[in-house]
Amino acid sequence: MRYWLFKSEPSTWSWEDQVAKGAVGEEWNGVRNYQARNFMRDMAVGDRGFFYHTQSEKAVVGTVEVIAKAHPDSTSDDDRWECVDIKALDPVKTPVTLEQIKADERLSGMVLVNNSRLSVQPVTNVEWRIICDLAGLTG
DNA sequence: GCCAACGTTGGC
DNA sequence: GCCAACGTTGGC
Repeated sequence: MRYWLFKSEPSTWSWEDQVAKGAVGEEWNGVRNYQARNFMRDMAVGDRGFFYHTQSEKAVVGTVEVIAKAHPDSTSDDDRWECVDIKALDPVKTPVTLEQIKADERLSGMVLVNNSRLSVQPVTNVEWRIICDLAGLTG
């Protein structure tokens, strides 16, 4: 199983919106960036990810599971764009902020820190473990 | 609200 | 195939 991170503007699609979708989940549509799309193509059903809020919050707020592999994005007529479906897994006990992540030298290699504009990104097993600990999750 | 960083587009 | 212009993202 691999780990990922999904960024979303809470004013557009929030963790609460994701939770409201329940086990049915929702497609992670709207991505129009090749790198992000390619990561979604690499995802397998059962992979897990962090759900990250941008804008004012800037924190990991929950975990999600990939429930459908990459398929055409229903919000685009252009068949270049694909997306996976994800469902909410667990809310964090404590949000892990970007500030915390930047301050933790163990996390200095994270894509979140080094390429702030990439909206779908891989997370290493070690990074997953550390952030789960900070978030109060068993992981 | 600003702006740096980055990705994409299109003219050549 | 290069690169200038432009648009977007997201932290501050």
